[in-house]
Amino acid sequence: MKLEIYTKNEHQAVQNEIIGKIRDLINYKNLEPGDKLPSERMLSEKFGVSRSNVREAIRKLEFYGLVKSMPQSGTFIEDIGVIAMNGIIEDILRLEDPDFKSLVETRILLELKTVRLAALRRTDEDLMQMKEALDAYNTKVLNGEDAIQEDLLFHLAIAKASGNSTMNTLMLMITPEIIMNFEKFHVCDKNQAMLGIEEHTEIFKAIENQDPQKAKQKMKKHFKSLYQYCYNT
Amino acid sequence: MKLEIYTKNEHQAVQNEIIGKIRDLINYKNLEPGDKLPSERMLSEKFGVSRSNVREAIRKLEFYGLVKSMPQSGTFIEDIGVIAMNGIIEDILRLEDPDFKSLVETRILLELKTVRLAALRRTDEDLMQMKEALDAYNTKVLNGEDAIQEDLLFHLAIAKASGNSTMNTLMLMITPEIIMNFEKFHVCDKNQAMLGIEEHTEIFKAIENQDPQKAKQKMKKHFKSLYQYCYNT
DNA sequence: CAAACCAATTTGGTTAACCAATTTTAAATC
DNA sequence: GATTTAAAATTGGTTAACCAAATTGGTTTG
Repeated sequence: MKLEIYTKNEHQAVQNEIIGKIRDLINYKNLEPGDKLPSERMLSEKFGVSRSNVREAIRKLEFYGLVKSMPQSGTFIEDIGVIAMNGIIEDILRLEDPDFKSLVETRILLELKTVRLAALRRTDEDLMQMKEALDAYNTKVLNGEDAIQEDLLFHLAIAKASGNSTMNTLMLMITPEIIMNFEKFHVCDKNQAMLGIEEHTEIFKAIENQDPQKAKQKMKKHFKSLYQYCYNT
Repeated sequence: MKLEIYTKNEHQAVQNEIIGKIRDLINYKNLEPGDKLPSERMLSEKFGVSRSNVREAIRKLEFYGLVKSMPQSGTFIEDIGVIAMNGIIEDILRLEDPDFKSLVETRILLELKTVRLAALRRTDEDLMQMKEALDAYNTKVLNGEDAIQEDLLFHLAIAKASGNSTMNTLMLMITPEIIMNFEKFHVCDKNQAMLGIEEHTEIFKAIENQDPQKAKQKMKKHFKSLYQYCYNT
């Protein structure tokens, strides 16, 4: 149960195979929402795999909200219907690993929204935490140190202030990968970092002043100079 | 390691506690990117919990891209730096469960983007699969049957055609919860479903004609009538 | 005949033992 | 003394045994 940005391992293949078999079983036995899946032991025997493999597959299905395990009771099919169940499992099995381009594309989309929501909904505590992240970034940059981490933490603080827990989760999921790629390719040197101070401050002030339009505009500008510089397009 | 939309269980609390302890350990021992975490056995003993609990906690950290387990070797800290590690773990531990409103808000944001990208990037095969989903929806509606599942599968087909694997993943993650809430509150009755046929067709044609602007406009219209109707605002 | 009770079974969760690959250590060799 | 080699210890992964809660079926009881 994961974004699976990272590894394309053997383990993964086995798990997907089991998920496919569970789907087949649901169809073959005409299991409907609310019905109970066979026990983990039975499934592991039927599929000829270990019970822990079955458990992990079920965990993944649980992550996607397709089933729900109840202790000492069983695993039950969630109320989304057979059609959707099949379609979604099909999609999950065919999902390809996110590439960096799709990550950046998604990050920009999410952040242009979270910054707007943050301007509308930020509490005083949100503001304080953002200021803290901002100061940490500035200090590092002015000391001539690398500040990619502090940079992203400022952006995460904005996501938190957006008051949208789903977007916050999604941002958390893609941020480590973003950081790793940034550090790998050595994007964003000193000049860019100095510019970042200015742009971050502009964004912060727009959020502080609860001006969603300006906040979005400044974030857009931030991304534009950032990615224009990084990929010199 | 999950969106945790569903359960707020005891299990979850234990897991978060372990994650917090691992973070403390990283800080206390000054572990840096590339360093190896103590073995699962050692951690389970040190924390006084079962090894499987430790494994699941590590899995969650692995999901968020913070560590990486290597078979017969150890679990290693990913290259994102101590600062980011602490900030992100902190955020993960404080994450609140997504509410329905934040899900819908995120869905709209994602879909207004995926529909645009789909119009730009869709292959002929994408088009075929969308047509298939569209037909399935139409058939059900014209038969007077409930078609929420087919509805969402059409939208997922668009996400797939967007060519952005990250957004596709995110859409898959939130869709089951959307379906469940829709069915629970009985949103979208017959009239709405009939209107859906027309609107879906408009969206499909815009994607077919590779007109991103129109595609987005039609999707916006679709959401507007959908949510205006459902929540009679 | 229905309701209450109880023991046997089934369940997901937990623990402990085991495995094979890897890493480390030290002995052997030149 | 440096290099090679082999054996011992360590590791995440796997398997099997065990646990307590929950379900189930039959029996008893009012």
